[in-house]
Amino acid sequence: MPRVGLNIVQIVQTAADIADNQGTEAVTLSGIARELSVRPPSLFNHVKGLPQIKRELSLLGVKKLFKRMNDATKEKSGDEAIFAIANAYLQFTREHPGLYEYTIALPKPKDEEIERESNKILTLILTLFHTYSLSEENVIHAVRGFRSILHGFSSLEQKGGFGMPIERNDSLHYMIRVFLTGLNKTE
Amino acid sequence: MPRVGLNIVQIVQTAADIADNQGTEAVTLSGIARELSVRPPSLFNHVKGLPQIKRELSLLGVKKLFKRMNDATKEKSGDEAIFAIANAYLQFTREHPGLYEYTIALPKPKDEEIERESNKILTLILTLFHTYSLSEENVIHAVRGFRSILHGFSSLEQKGGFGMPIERNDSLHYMIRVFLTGLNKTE
DNA sequence: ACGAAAAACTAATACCATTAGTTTTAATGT
DNA sequence: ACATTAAAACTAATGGTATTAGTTTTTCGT
Repeated sequence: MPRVGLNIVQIVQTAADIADNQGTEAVTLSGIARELSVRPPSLFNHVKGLPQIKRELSLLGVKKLFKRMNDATKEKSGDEAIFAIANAYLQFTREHPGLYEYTIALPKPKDEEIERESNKILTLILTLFHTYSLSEENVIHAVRGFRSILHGFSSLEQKGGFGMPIERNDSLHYMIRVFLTGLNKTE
Repeated sequence: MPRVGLNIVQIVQTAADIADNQGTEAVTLSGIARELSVRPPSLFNHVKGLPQIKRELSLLGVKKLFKRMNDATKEKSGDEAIFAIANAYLQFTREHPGLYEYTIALPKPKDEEIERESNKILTLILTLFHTYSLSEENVIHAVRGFRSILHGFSSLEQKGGFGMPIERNDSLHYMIRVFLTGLNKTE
């Protein structure tokens, strides 16, 4: 019935924008409040505190990332699906570098809801690698390898770790091609 | 001539211990001062401030990591050297999770000295991959791939990203074996 | 034993997150 | 239209952080 003001969605969206544009270090209650033309304590009417905002950022990030990856694999399979999902992953990490960090740095007592969303990503990748003829155990190893490549590449790219004047997208595609080739020829 | 007290080495070592044992978030001047039984402003007699301490942590981390990697490859070549360097890398990230984070998150105007040390790691890996018969450009791609695997695996492992009950070391060795096999069979 | 250089200190400023308590606002029912 | 009232937003205060300025203390070397 009463007065309507801010809501948690606006707050989290503002926090996400700050994370993407100024880095996760800049995600502060006072920064968010400034952006929303409000005093910091006002935010407590809608969220418990900064830890909850970070938890929401992790959830939002994992959800968005899953959607991108899932959409990318629609109507595709095999190598084509793998490359498509990798491209979607990189597109996400480049558009949302801040949010992406929160999808990796998850809240420390495990959060049930985030864990579920996170598992959807894992299951999606798992499905893709089941079409390769690998043992049960090697499928897990392969998925971990693929995730390591995606995250390692994204993370190093974000931190400016690739200095040589060679197209980074070519590197990504090369390493995935090498990995897939190796999968077929190994064991 | 005058009074001798703390020095920058003790301060940085204390900061490194805190980073490894309590996480990089816990690296604060007040925490370091507490550990050294001193008041926070006293630290300013030896360091410019927290940013310099973080810069020193990055430098220390990159130097230690290079030493581990370099030692591991002594008298080795080919696949053997690759596996040895990967094991050394993982040993470092597991022993020094905090310091390792600082080797990835480097200070933001590039630091000349850190850049030099960092390049020593790059050159070391580059040398290893030169023994495989790859084009100039593909060597770069391969090095980026190897670094992505190492960093991605380490980072995901640290964040608790590998939940399945499968030995993680086996996964690391499998993905490297797959990658090396692919290198030989690709192009 | 003493002087000087530098260590360590106290005090103060300026952020930050958070809590408690007060005031303001506006959606709703009459 | 307007009074009710729930909740939004506010101010004030507390305690944590980094940092600067200025003072006191210590101890190395003569």
